[in-house]
Amino acid sequence: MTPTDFFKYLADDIRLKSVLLIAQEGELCVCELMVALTEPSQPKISRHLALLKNAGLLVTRKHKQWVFYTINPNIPSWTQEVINLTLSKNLTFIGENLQALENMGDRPTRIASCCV
Amino acid sequence: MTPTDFFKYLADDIRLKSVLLIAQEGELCVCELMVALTEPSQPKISRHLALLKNAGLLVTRKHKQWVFYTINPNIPSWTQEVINLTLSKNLTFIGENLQALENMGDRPTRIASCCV
DNA sequence: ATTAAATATAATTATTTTAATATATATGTA
DNA sequence: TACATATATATTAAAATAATTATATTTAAT
Repeated sequence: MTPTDFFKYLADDIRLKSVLLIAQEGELCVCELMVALTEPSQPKISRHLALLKNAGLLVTRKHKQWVFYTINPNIPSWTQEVINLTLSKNLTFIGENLQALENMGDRPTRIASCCV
Repeated sequence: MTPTDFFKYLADDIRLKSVLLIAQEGELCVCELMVALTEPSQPKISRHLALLKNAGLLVTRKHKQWVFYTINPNIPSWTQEVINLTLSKNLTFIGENLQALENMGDRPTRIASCCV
């Protein structure tokens, strides 16, 4: 992945906010991102997440009926640094999204993947 | 400028390499970028630079027949940090471009803007 | 006249979205 | 258990939209 490619992946509201929200929250499923981003189109979010997963930026784990997305711990350190920097210096950018997530009812139960 | 917009500006080879080369070299003119990027189309480069200038990421100074582009010193610090980080961790990404620039003959004379 | 750079427009190419459909897991009920 | 239903996510192809490039022209300075 070239630096240009990396920035292309971040150059979209849904993708960038998904990455920042996942970085902030640790892991999120598609249904949580739908609420956080107030985006009623599920395929739209799934498609963008698939792009990020194919790029190697995100990884998934399955638990019950949900698919949880995480930042791939093996991405180049400079890309991780760019994500962390962007997150820490732009918390207002995802402020409303984090709020919507907190207000969400019926969030999926999270059980550590090791103990299911 | 939102974080998404910022990444959009970097999400193109010509724009990203121009920004990194300018950050590395201090200032560069269009004709130098044409050589560094081995891009024979001058309008193509000018158009991308105009985008970055309109976005406030670059500023220009005129000297003789040349227009020199610089990173705008007033961009948000986190964007400056992303640029510096990307540059320092991806020197090979612009290695050939820096080489082409060094090999360039007839580079424009640079006189400090203060003393012309 | 020459060199450097900018602009305008049309054509091309790439990306994103929509809408329909598919798959997989989970739940409910006879 | 078997079967239908509900929930969560993924995939696909067509349509819509946006971004990029090529070409011609223009401006400015030397």
